Amino acid sequence: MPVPPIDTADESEQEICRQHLQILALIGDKWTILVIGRLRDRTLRFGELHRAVTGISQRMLTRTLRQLERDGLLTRTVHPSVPPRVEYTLTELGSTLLDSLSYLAEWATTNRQQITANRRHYDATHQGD
Amino acid sequence: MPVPPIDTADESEQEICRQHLQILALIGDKWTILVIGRLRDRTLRFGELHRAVTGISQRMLTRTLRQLERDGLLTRTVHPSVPPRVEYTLTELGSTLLDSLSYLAEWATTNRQQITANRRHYDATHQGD
DNA sequence: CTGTATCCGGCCAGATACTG
DNA sequence: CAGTATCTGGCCGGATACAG
Repeated sequence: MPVPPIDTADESEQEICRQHLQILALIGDKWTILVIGRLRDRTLRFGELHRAVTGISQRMLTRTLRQLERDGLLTRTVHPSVPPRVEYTLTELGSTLLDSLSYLAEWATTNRQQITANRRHYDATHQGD
Repeated sequence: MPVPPIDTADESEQEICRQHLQILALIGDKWTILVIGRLRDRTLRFGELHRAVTGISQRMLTRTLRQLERDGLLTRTVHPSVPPRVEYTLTELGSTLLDSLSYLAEWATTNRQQITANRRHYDATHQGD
C-alpha cells in the first residue's frame, strides 16, 4: 500500500498523539520548566524557589508546585518547625523528564538565531499585505 | 566553592532558559504539534489538514500555519488555479524539531500510565484536605 | 477552496490582602 | 515562612458570517 490517499485509517495515531499532548501539556505552561529547571541540582525551599524564579507570583508558584507534586515529578516535604520549612525535591521521574527536555533545549539553542532571522525576513516581506 | 548558598550568580542561566522557553512556546499551544505531526510524512493541502486535525477551526488552523510559516518550520505554496490550491510542506528545520520532540514523546509514552496513577493516588490521599 | 473579519464567553494569570 | 482567598482584566479560542 504505497502512499495511501490521506491515510484516514490512522485516527488512532492522532489519538495517541493527543494522549502525548495531554502529558506534554504538563510543561507547556509558562512556569513549569523554569521551576523544575531550578530543582535540577538540588532541593529548594518555597522561598528559595520564589526568589530563584524571577517574576513568578506566590499564587502561580504554589499552583505549579502542586501540579508537579500531583504528577509525581517532585516531592513536597514539610518540616514541622517554627517557622515552617517546606522543601521541594525532584523525583526520578522529574529528573528523566528534564533529561528528555534537554534534546529540545539543544534544538532551541542550535536554531534560535535562525528562527529569529526567519521571523524578521517574514515580517519584512509580508508587511505590505 | 562547594555548594553555594543559592547560586544567585547564574541569572544568566535563567536568561538562557527563558530564551529557550521563548522558542519552545512555539509548540506549547494547543494545535501546533498536531499540525506539524500531520505534515511529517507528506505535503498536505489546507483542506486536507483541516480534516486531518480533528476539531480545529479554520481560524486556528490558519493562525497556526501562519506562525509556523513565519518561523520557517514549513513552506506555503500557492498554486494559481481555480479553485485555489495551497500546499503546506515541512522544512528541514521543522523536520528536525519533530525529531527532537520524539524524545519527549518517548518519555510520555513510557511514563503516561505512571503519571495517571500518581494523579489518582494524589487525588485519593488529598481529597480530605 | 482558502481564507479574513467580527463578536463573544470562559479561563487563566497577576495583584492584593489575609492566615496558621 | 508558606501559603489561601478573592477580585479582576486580558487574551485566546470557538462560532459565525463573509470574500476572493
